[in-house]
Amino acid sequence: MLRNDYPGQVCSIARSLEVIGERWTLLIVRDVMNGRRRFDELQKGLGVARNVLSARLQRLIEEDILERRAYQQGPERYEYFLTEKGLDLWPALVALLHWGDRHSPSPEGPPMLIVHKGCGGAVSDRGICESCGKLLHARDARPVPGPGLKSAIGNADAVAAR
Amino acid sequence: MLRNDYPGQVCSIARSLEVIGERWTLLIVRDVMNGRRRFDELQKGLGVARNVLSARLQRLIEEDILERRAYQQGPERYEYFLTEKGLDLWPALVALLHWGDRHSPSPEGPPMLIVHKGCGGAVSDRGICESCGKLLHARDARPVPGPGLKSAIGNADAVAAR
DNA sequence: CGATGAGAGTTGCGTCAAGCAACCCAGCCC
DNA sequence: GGGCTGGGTTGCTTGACGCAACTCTCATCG
Repeated sequence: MLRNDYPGQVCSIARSLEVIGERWTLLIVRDVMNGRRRFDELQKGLGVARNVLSARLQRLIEEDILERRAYQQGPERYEYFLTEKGLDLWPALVALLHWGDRHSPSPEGPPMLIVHKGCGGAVSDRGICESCGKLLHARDARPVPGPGLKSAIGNADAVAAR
Repeated sequence: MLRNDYPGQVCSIARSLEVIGERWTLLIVRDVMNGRRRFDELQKGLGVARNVLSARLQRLIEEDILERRAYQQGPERYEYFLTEKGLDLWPALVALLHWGDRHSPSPEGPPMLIVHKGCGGAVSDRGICESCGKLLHARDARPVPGPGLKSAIGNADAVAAR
């Protein structure tokens, strides 16, 4: 996306997309949610241009979706973390993940699954545990590599399963 | 967004965003879901350039998210409808709507609310009716103008409440 | 009969963001 | 002192987006 104002739109969807609708932004959020925290790690994993990644991270910090913290002095090195606002994007990401899985399935099955940390059950498109029925939030779940990822092993750019 | 391939990404979120992550695309889907079906109606409502709208609609039809049907002969005139695949984007849109309402609230309150057609209850961020507890789908709900829209009345571009 | 208008686009041009590669800087490692 | 690592910044090129004008078909008005 280019300029991300949608003039004349009085709608929370439009306002949300102003922030997170830019190319790469939601993928950055997804990666940080999955435990990628450092610039180079994000850059290599996504294949995004470094200047674009830099711009997106700054925007996400301004919008209070990410936080930057130094993890060492000496040469200062930083890690990025999601704020509560960022973590709250989890239901939207889960919905998109399930939509992709349902309507453009990869032959091998979904490349990534989300499971409930508590009981290990699969998480539905609404972020509900299919095993125990609880309504989950970002911290209650974790991603696990699915059957579709196996076909990508050997592909160096594939998401490093973590 | 520009080119919407995310090379080397083996992830359903990335694949979803290849299709619906382009600028305007999700807003077009939202508008069609809310009953806007015609080219000019969409163009005026969104303020998007006509060539861009044309390109997006074609892409959405190729991807089987929208369907185009002639509603009159003579000069052929068309309407756009969501397919099942398109309707299945509803949970993601609801999640984004709620995220926007929670984290960048407009002072007047949310401009749009979603209610359960069956019982009139408010719909949660997970697409669940807060009144009767049912898990809803696109066809079970409808948008109603919220308190935040009143401040925009007189603004000709405001979403025509329908 | 000519003019006007609606609906649904297409064409052409200029601009500005994305992509790419190269560069920078500070510290540590050998 | 040459290279490596982490975290960026700079500069150039390309191509998507925004805007305005144009097209085409039929309907309606005076």
